Amino acid sequence: MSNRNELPRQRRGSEQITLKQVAEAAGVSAITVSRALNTPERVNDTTRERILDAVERLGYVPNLVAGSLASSRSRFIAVIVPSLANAVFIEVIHGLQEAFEARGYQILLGNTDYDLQREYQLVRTFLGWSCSALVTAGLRHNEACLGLLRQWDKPVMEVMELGEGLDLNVGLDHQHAGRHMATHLLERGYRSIVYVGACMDRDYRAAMRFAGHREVLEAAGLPTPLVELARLGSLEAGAEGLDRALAERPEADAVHFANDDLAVGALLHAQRRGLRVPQDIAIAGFNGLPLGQHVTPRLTTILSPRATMGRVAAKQVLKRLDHDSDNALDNTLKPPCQHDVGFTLSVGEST
Amino acid sequence: MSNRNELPRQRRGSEQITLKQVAEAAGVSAITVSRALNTPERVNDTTRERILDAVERLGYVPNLVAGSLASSRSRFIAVIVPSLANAVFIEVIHGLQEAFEARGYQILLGNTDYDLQREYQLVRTFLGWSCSALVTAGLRHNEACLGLLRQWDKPVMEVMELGEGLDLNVGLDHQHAGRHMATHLLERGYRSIVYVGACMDRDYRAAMRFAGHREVLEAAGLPTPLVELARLGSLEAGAEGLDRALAERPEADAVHFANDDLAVGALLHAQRRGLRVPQDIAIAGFNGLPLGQHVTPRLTTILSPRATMGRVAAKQVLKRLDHDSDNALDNTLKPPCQHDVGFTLSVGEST
DNA sequence: TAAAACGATGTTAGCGCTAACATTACAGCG
DNA sequence: CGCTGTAATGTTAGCGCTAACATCGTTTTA
Repeated sequence: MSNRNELPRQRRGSEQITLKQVAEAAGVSAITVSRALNTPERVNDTTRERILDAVERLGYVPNLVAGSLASSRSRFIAVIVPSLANAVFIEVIHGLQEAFEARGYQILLGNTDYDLQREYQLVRTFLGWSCSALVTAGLRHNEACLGLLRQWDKPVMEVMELGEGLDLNVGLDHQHAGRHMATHLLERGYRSIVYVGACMDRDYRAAMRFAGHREVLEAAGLPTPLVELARLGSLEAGAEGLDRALAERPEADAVHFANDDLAVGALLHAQRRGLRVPQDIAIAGFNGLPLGQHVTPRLTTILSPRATMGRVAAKQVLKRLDHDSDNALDNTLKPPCQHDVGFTLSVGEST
Repeated sequence: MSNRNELPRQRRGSEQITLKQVAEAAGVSAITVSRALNTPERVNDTTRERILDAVERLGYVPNLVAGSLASSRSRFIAVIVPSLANAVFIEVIHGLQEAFEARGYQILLGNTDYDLQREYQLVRTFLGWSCSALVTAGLRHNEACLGLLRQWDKPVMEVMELGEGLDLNVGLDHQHAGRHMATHLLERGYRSIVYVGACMDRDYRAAMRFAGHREVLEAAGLPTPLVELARLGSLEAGAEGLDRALAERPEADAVHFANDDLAVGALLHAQRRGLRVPQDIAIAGFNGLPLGQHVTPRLTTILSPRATMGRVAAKQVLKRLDHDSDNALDNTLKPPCQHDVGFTLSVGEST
């Protein structure tokens, strides 16, 4: 026998102050309170004051989960990066965070550890949170992930590298950067140049830079020796990279590192080994971390505008979001848009 | 006249696959699908397979917002830090993120920019998301924020520093660290020691280290000159700090910097200025950033176990969460618990 | 062997909020 | 003076999920 017509079932009492209680306290209906908080301009000034007063008095904290369910949108921006150990991504996150938080969006941060399957999992979770947009590092995703993102109707931003993306794209051309640095090294007169990368199967942007580097050297009829390290960029790894490069190519006169962490590690290590930079060996990096600009000799590197990349990406996403909410039902084309933030060669004394 | 008995109102069709559709496809009720996904062990193996199959086929992505509303808990962990520009917080976040993501929790990241009012806002927002726990840097909060956190019934973890906290606390004793380094400098024979900090009104942990430093020098009957920089830690600021310290105290034989960024910036700058470290001027830092261990001379600093701090904090929080879900209604004491992660003096050649 | 326990699944009623539509009051206007 | 417009507020019905309780067949226990 069921217990119908008895007292209602009890749910775990969440004893939280709700909109309804605020509404009662202010002598209005719930929806008016909702409006007073979300679209204040649509509520009479004196009513709004009364409501805000009640909010304050009762210590009301809006339940954003309920709000999101009802409106089927949260103010979340999903941000997916391949690593938190790398300063580059941190700076991009920083740029994003600044711009999004200023507009009242929350960052939902995910770290794939350079694993595309993990990226897929994160995307699934984030879509489940009705994010307003998703920002992810890179243009490579697995099929499952692409499937999810393609059928999703909110902005998707791919940052870091430039190319054919799903939707929005802000980044730089890594192959070009590789070519640029290789050209610089040739111009400086170096002829035996080793490239040192780390985990380039996963850090494929480093591999793209190597491709550019190789292009230039091959065009000049030079060999393109490559040293690949088993651990990701760090000062320690850079020291190891230098040792291995010189062991495998004793005649090397320059080493082109995949990033500044490696390059600075190598530079400091060279000094400990008593090698003169650049007379005995020239060293070049990529990224333009502040660190590289403070060692002696100053590191020759390529400056990537990381925080700018984050800010620009955020701006583009916000523009799209604003536009979308203006003409809500417009299903017109949203042309994939690409933005090249470029890079700058910074010549130090290390080459 | 109302339009009762007409067709139901239309809501913006979210056209998303829902639990219900999966349930129909699998020939079970919605709750069984819910259980198959959330507590698989409570569903018969063959039923579960049928359900997972339907999930796959339909490309169902669970609506986590709805789930959270119904269960009044999300799998969010709110993490609040005062800065993203500082590697220290990044490493703590990294430690937290590793441990929490492994257990299926999502990090919700907030940055206060050292502003307690901003912290209050973030806490409000995060509580609105029914976070499972909140991790914040430091023990200082404003009254409004304390009020919210005190009446909140989920774990609150305060990291970075040690002391009387709200609930859980993992960190180290900064004043002690300051004393420790000052003692080291005295033992080394330095007698004119300048402390250089940055924005110490906001970075009050640096101020606590200074307090410890001062304690020791005063006990030794020495003056305690202080240089305070207007911008937060960076290599550039460190260079400026050294210049100012030497300008104001030409007789200085050692400079104790509030952190490694400053100290390394100063060290590299000293070399550019032709000063010998430590003969002309000794330099000490705090934090043990990898960078400091790779310059020549190696920086004397205090190693703080940052990633460990994150991991330990996460572990404690997870323990509490597991415990709470076991005996749900137990309102027994949850004693504020304190965990000292300690620190290590790392003596380089810079002192 | 009846009673209690258990395992698997279903039914019902919300969680707290907001979209969509309804109502009211009053202004502007020919 | 009726018409249309608009500003302010209210009513209703979910959003998609899960907690609490119910049901039922199968075991286990006293």
